[in-house]
Amino acid sequence: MPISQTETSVSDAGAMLGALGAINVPKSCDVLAERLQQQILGGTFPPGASLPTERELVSTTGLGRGSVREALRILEAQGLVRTRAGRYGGSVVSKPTDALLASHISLFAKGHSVSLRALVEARQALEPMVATLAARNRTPEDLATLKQISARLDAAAIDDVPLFLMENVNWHTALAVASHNDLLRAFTASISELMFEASRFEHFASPDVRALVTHAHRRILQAIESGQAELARQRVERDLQAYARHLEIAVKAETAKATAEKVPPGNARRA
Amino acid sequence: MPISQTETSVSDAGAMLGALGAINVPKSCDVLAERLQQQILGGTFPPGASLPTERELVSTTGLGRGSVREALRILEAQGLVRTRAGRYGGSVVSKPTDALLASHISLFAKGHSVSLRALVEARQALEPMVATLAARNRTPEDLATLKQISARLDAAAIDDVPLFLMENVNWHTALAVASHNDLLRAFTASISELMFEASRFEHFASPDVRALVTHAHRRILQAIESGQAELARQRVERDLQAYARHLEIAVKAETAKATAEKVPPGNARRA
DNA sequence: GCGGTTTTATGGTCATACAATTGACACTTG
DNA sequence: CAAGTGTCAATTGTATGACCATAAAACCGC
Repeated sequence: MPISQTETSVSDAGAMLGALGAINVPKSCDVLAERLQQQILGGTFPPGASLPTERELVSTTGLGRGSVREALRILEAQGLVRTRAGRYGGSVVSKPTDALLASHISLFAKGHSVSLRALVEARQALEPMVATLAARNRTPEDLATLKQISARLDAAAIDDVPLFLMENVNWHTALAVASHNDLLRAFTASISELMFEASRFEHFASPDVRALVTHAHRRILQAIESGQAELARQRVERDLQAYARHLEIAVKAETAKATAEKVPPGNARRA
Repeated sequence: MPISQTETSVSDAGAMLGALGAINVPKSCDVLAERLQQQILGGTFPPGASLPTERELVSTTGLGRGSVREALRILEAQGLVRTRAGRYGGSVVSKPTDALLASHISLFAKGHSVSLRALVEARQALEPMVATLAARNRTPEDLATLKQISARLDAAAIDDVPLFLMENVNWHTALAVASHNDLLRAFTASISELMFEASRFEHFASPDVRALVTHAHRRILQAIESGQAELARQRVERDLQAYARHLEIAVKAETAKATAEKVPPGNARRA
């Protein structure tokens, strides 16, 4: 650094700090939200406990009430607290629900335009394991619930397509519950929900598909009832493969119809 | 409306509704957040577009600025917008990131005290499918990335355990990227992260486990490079089963050590 | 006791003011 | 002219204060 002070001093300062990247100035509400989150996860505020009141947080943190409230909205969106008005109200710590996680997964999937194909693949990954675990870990209550839903599903399969689709979601969710793996349960339920939404508008659910589904469910349920984990897994796998094939055909038909509708009738260019 | 307008209209309204359950009074910020969410998902505000400014939202909705800001914090927590201060700042629509979804999954898992066992089960469900898809869908770039990480992993396996564990997460994430299924990618990356955190404090990573991991990864990578989906799946399955066994042993040893430490030394009651 | 009324602690909402941030653009300066 | 610098204006960030709405406790008349 011989000559030209300014240059060297500037470069020295740069060298001193090292490669410094974009420095992030967090918002006060984010800081508070994160601190509260850590305290909740760290056990300072166990589930069911009440956080300090908004005004207490204002006085203890030195922030304004607006910032405190924004922090609480963040925690609420994360499912860590539920807030109630009125005397003895406030923000009570809670565990994130399946529904909340499902909504975030749904937002992610919609935001990334996740294809129906990708959903099917995810389901093919998850459900065989779910069935295996369900065969192993199911309780009598799980089994009773599944049988109940199966009955409703069979009844709806005859003529009530919307109900059939809904009960189908319930069936898969109940199976996931029976697996007694919280994470797989939440994932599976989310994906079932997403597939339900995706196949609502299309009308994949022809009578033969409905028959196929009810039959497959019966056989899977048998395997789970008798605790045959490997058999349950295989049956789920085969069922999903069959379903995937049907879906592929239906999608192909649907897109063909859609393109046909775009062409004026009687002017089929690519018939 | 002959006599006493208010009374009759109120009672009529009550009778009209019949058996009404717990009526939910939504907060204004929730309403606004949901409306904006629907508009975003509906395409009114595509990713990259700017939402109206806070004060515009104030004037169009009739709400106060605090409520508008709380709504924006909710959308931010959902990953649907990013907000920047300053002129030409504002809230721009964005897609939820993998990291955000991972953080929500993490909160769910921690909130529900999901066991390491459940994590392993989820991984056993997801990764075989991930490997299958990676073998099918990988690009040359995916492959290059995987090889790069593999090299770093091998190097770190010799002596740098923390780095080894980190590169291991990177490897699994890169594999998930190569599957080209956004949902499976996000799920898998989240679970890898969670397992990393869980096994940070324990020191599951004895030299023989590290050797086992690097060897398994090499074989999996071979199968994926040559596009042998079924082989890749099988190798991942076997690898995970071996890993699960090692983990079980390590956990057993760890808990044994922990209980031993609780007992005064030389007073082994259950030796 | 019991039913209604009041009290009170709490969140919900709004209005205003000012501070901090940031990008565009004009302005210096070598 | 090029490179840096200052200024400005629009926008978010934050604080304060006030008041409303709500819900549970506390009270009171019977």
